[in-house]
Amino acid sequence: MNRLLPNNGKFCCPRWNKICVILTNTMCNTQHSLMLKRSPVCDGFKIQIVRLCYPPISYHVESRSRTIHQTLLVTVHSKKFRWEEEKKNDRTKWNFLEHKGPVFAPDYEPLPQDVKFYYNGKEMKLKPETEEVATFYARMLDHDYTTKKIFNTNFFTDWRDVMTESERSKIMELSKCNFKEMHAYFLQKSEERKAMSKEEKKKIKEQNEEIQKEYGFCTIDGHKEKIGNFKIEPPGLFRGRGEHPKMGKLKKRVIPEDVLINCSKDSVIPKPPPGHKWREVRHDPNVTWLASWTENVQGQVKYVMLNPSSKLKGEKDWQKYEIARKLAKSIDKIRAEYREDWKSKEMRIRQRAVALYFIDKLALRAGNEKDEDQADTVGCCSLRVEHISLHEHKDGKDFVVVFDFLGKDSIRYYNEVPVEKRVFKNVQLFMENKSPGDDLFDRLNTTVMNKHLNELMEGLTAKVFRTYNASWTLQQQLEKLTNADDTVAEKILAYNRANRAVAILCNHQRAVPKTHAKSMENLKAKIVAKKEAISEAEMQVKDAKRDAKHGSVKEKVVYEKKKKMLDRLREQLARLEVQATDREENKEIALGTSKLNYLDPRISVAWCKKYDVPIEKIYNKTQRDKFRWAIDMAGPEYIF
DNA sequence: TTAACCACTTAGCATATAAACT
DNA sequence: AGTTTATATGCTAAGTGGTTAA
Repeated sequence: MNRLLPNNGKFCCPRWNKICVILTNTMCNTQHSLMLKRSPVCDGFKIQIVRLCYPPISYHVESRSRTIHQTLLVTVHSKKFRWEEEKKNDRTKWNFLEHKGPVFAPDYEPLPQDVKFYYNGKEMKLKPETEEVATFYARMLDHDYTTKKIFNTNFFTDWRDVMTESERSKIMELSKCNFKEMHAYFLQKSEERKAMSKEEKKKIKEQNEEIQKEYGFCTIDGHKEKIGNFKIEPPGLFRGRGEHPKMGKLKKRVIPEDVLINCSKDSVIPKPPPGHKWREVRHDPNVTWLASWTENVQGQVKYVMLNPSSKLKGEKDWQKYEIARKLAKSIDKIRAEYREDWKSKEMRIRQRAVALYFIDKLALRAGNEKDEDQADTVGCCSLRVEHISLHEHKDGKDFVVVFDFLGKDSIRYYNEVPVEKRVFKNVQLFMENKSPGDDLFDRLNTTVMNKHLNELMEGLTAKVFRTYNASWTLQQQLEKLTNADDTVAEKILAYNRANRAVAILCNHQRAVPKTHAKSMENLKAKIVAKKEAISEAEMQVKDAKRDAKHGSVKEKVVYEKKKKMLDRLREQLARLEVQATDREENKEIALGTSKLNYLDPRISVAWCKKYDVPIEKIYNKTQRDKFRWAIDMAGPEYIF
């Protein structure tokens, strides 16, 4: 027992139901000899060795002794896991945190002499700071942004701010500025980058890996873990989404004097770049960020945080899905309750109940209030009268509410929803005597809603409904669409369809890919070619059949062969056609967001196991890293 | 009681890389 | 082998929801 040395004597849990132990090679160093050991115990728990991780999967623990260590994954046989006991009522996120600080954007490299800027047709040399900001604009010359008035005005105002007195006195109008040479220069640069030889590309890749190795990891409670965004955002022009009033404003260069560092007191404090100082070094174990700075455009704090594969993030993700599962258990009660509230005498309660119905039925976002200086978008609680219209009858359906508004990221939400009569009448009532710009739910906001939800169930907030609905839908669809005797390819198609149903529910859209039309054309051409091949093959089969009828054995074999060929062609055609419809249906739907943020991975993993689909077909490497907690633990019992 | 602040999750787009095709 | 197309990854904006300060 005491010969197992978990993390130099200390207990450590890299994944919350797995325990990492270190075994010295003085005991054994092969899996075989491990298997010969009696069932080991670790800190009072009976443990079983699941598999040898050699090299370790995603972390390693350093040791001061000279003995070689192996890292093992083990499962605890006790029902109560150690980490649960440790976590109770504890706000601390870590006990030890050490890292190298963030990586700053490279310094500005002035343009070559022959790349010129012209104002009003005349060449003009800009001082480096002015030139740098000009290049930000020049890079975007063929982007839609530069056709927008707000973008141009904001850019020009901020640009003039960085100019010297004399530059400012000359450059008075953006329309007289000619950035074309700069633009062409950057295009050429990117072409050059693309045309680089293999060796050059490899060299650059290696350099990046060096940086990643040095700055991309931290040590948190004995484990080396990946950092999500260790590079500080470079300066540029702010690209807000939708009609953002601040689009085009200059996002300034961040320097160490802007940056807060968060780490352990007893860790090696990261060194600021030569000649600089950090704004502050603090040691706050109640937060998970490693560094932060305040961005100048919106005044928001930006953070350097851990990668989703980290224990800290994984645990949080797991908790999220656990709450969604809890909601699944009490959803009937909650639904009954809000239906009852539709009849309430209090307007406040009715509004709350109708809004909750929308959140539940349509998976709408909560809808916090927003400031004036942001794009005008809404969620459920912030819906305005102008965003919905009521139809007693529409397209053969009764009591239809039509939603038409811009949601997060200014993505349009349009949905014609038949609702229950009582809901319809309530909405009618909420709209009475209001102007289009008035709030639909004037007695409601997200705080009120979430307070109520928390009373219904501990940990319940509006966003949990989205998670619950998404995961629940995935499971329903998977059950409906999967056949056990389908091929793996067909099963994956079923999975993607289920995924798509969720993406539609959550309104996860994307711009139609630029190459969509062309790739569609190519696919159609392939289908036509395949059809021609089929008719050709049909003819041949016919001939062969005739020959085979009275022919020799050899001719019969030929006939069989031709028949098989035809079948194969038909299969290929079917596959192409499926691919075509799939691509067409998918062109403006983004599957990634729901897969990454809304679908309980344990459902997917259980489905893979049940239908014998390799996990790699569903999740790529990044996703497998993120969902490792689920891949390790999931079994059929994790169906929702 | 409200607004500001803070920390963290969720989001789509751009670009890099890998895979498929010719 | 080079080119095109698909997928993965990086980036950072924009949400949610809790806490704190006025």
